[in-house]
Amino acid sequence: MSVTRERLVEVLEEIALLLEIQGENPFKIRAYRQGAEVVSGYDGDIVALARDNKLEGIKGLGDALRDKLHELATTGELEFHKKLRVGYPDSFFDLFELDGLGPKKIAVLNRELKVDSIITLKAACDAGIVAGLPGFGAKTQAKILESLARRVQAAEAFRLDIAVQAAEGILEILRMHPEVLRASVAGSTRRSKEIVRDLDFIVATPKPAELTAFFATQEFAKEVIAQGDTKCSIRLESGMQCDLRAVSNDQYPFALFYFTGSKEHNVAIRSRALKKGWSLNEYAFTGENVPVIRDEADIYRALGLDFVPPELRENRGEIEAADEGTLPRLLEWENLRGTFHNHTTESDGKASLHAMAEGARELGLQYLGIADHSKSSPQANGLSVERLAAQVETIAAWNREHGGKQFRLFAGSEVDILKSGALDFDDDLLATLDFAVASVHNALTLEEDEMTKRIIKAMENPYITMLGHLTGRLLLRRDGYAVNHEKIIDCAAETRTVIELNCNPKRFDMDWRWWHRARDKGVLCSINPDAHSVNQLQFLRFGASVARKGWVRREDVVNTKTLAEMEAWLKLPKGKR
DNA sequence: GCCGTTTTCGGCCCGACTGTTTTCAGTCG
Repeated sequence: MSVTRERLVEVLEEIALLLEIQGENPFKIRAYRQGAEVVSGYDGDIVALARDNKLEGIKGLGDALRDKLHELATTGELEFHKKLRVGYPDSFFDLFELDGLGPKKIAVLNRELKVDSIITLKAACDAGIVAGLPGFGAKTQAKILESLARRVQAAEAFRLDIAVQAAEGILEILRMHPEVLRASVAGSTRRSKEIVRDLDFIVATPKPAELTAFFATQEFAKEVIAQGDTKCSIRLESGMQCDLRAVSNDQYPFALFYFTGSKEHNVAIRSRALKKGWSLNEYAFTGENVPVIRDEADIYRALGLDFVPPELRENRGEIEAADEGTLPRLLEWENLRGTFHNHTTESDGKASLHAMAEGARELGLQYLGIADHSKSSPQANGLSVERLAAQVETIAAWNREHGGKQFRLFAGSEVDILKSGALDFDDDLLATLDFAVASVHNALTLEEDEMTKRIIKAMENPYITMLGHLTGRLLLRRDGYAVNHEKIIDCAAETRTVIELNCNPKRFDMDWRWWHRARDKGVLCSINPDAHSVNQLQFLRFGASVARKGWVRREDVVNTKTLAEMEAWLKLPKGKR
């Protein structure tokens, strides 16, 4: 049984926590934590590299971490970690997820009261003995109890679409306040992360205390967590925490930059400022001859950098590129001219073919690809050979009646990739379609190697235009199936098979972390909403943001082609695309 | 423990808020 990337990350993070408990040098702790980040975000087969002792040159992994990762990847264990863990059960690590509890307090609880799990902590609080500990009091104990209760009822992570929806409503309210000059959402929502933990708002105002008070008393603020003169934290009905920072108009660009993050991006930018002799915090540059700053772009300019779009701020090479002037011109959502992979009532969609077509046209698209499920997905009312043939006719008739140079429907199918890698329809039928999306919907538990071969076999078919939701993940609900991304990307490049960026916010699949690599290999992307209703066509907007996060440019995305270009492109043999 | 176009040693981000304190430690972002 080989070690997974997740396990490597978990071990490094546990080491960081255990060292923290022991009061180790905070920078050593940070090194382990950053090592975990690097392993988690590395776009390549980090497990194989660790196994083969080829981690040399990866920033953030020094001699010590390289050796430890090698030991872990080859033996499945790490002596250093095992020794640290003696006396701490798995349940101990749950304690770190509680609000208001950090390593210092957990260390005290563990040392004084033998607390080593949520259950023993709850018992200690109920018995009232936590309040008597040094550094603890009645309020701390009550807060721990609240936090324990909340952990039970509310998930603390939210999908991007939920976050954006909440943020837009609140932003509108903030902008209507007469003392607000500028306002923006910051944080991971602004960076279009697929999962968001809280919302951050920045407002520029001459009266910050008035704004934090205003924020705390809004109807959406179901609970006020903290309120001061410049900062206010509240919780929404949904359980989502929202932080407001109220700053002066001069401070605004710095606050917006700082709270947009990511933390790693900020640290790197800050050290760049230090090299210029300036210190950078959330309010200003300080030092000799500091430049005048009016907006975020001025901050980057002052440091000799091109403006870095928020989506790219993950410290994955964007600062180097901004320095060299080689940041890509990213896709804009307005560049999308049409889309593929959409369902109708013929399979499991909620809207008719006609309604979907009109919805797409109203959205300003020039074409819409219909791809209902195939016959091996009876749970989704998959189409039989006959029903698909009939649908192709219906689409042709629709185009004759309603289509033209401005808009048309493309006939396709979301063809199941069967367990063997064979497709659910034979080539003769697929050849009658304008396009075909191949997706896995069953036998999700195959070993990685077998799953990869299965998908590759489907991609080798000349009639498969694109690969649907590569991992089948459902964010916050189900992990994706095991599949080797490198091999799939290489195969897509060779066979000229497009890979879908499924922009249904439940999926965002293939993950943004892989697109830069795919793009560099010449793989084309199709941004598809997997829409099951007319409204869901609007997922395209999220698709564009997440594609940007993956460094994707207009020319990397097939559905930026105009209708005429797309018609010509689809007629080309796959190998010539 | 990591890193280096000021470095192989000496740095490594720091401010706001809360609660327990009486001047500050812990947590969070």
